[in-house]
Amino acid sequence: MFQVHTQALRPLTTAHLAQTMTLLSLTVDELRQEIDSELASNPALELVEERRCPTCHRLLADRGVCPVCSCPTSLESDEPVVFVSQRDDFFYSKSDPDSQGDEEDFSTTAEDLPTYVMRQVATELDSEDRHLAAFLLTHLDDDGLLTTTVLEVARYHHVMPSRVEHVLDVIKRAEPIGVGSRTTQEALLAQLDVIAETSPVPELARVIIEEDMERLKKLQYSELARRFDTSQRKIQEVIHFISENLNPYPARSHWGSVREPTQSGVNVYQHPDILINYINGDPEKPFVVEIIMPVGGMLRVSPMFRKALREAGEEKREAWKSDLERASLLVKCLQQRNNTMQRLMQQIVTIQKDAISHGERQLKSVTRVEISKILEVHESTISRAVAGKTVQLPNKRIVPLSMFFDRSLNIRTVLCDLISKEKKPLSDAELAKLLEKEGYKVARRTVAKYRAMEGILPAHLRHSTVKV
DNA sequence: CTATGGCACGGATT
DNA sequence: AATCCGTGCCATAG
Repeated sequence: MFQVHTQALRPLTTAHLAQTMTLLSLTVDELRQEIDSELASNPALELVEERRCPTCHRLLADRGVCPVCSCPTSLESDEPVVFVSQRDDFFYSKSDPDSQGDEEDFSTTAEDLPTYVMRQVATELDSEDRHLAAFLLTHLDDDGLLTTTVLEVARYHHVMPSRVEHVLDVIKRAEPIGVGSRTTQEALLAQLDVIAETSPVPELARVIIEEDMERLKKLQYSELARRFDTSQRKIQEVIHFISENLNPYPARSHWGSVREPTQSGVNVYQHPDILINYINGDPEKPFVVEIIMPVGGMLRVSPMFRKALREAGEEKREAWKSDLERASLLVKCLQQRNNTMQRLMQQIVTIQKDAISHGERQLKSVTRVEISKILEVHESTISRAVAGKTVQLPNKRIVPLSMFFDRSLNIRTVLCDLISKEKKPLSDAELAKLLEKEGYKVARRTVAKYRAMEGILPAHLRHSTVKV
């Protein structure tokens, strides 16, 4: 368990320091790769059984309380809850940028998932089946999994269960592939089927998913290798394939990814590193902040390995010892990372709570340096922690973590607002004045730059009739 | 003369 | 140490 201590863990060696910094700057996706490869290659590191909340599947803390759903007694505090969550979505997959059709719809107008899917399947179904589809689609959870059963739907609508099955099959083949599956296993199989139609898939992939989800989830390479009578190497390949191409929670490849326009203009899809929600979804309650650890269990140095090392012969001792040190270093550094992230988020949530619940307009202007002072860490630590990370807000939008430090984004939104509401074209200087009234101090010159960034023409070329 | 875009400097970020 | 971003100053277009 990545227990977080209030006191920062002290880096002991330079190696420790270096690795801590590296891990800190990794995103979930990268982190998972890192842990994966270490887990596969280092026998001293192990992933052990963990307890989860039966309803939300989040990892339970030591005391056995779930900070999110099932334990209202632990939620009395007014303070935001910030914790590290080890979700078993180890196979967080990157969604394929090519498969996303119209890009505009995604970031701007958030069409909801049921509508999005419905539009795709409507043509394939007759009117009565469309009814069923609509009903099914309203019974999806955030992850795109079905929350009801086929039988129930069939009974409710007085139709044959096989008919519901049929509709469900159509839905599962729609984007995001696998929506409407009842289990993560089903979702994976649906995706596998669709992929198999166009490109080759490892034969073992299907078998493993069908036969041993349990071990798959836990990344038990060696056990899987034994059971399916093959090499660990092979298993690793298959699991890599699965994690790259499949996604147990279909809706997340859709909603759980973000287009991050990079400097080069290339859009990168990413999973959120951090989730922010209200406790029980109630906006009156404080936030629950989850820092995602992309493994479904607790990483630790294997006690068995330790024991084996003590009894090991001379010749193996050296090699094993280095394994053990690597493993222990990784675990320590992960703790450090989580600790830093947790404290950082605590601050961000406290400072930016208005912005998080009421929109970006309310963003406070904070610099990384200020936070670093509060947390008593070096400013570059904060930079690393923030770099490249993304956050999912309560309204399901996904934004870069750096947004909370961006001095210009909020001003830019206001600027666009002002211009779109303007009666007659306003000059840059006038806009600057208006912005100042709103509480944003900006130079006239800067207004011009923002305008250019947003692709808005200069005042004299702008007529109230035409826009953008 | 006013409104803008270009270039370069300095502080903040990485 | 290298880079990005907001600003100030200045030349240019209307």
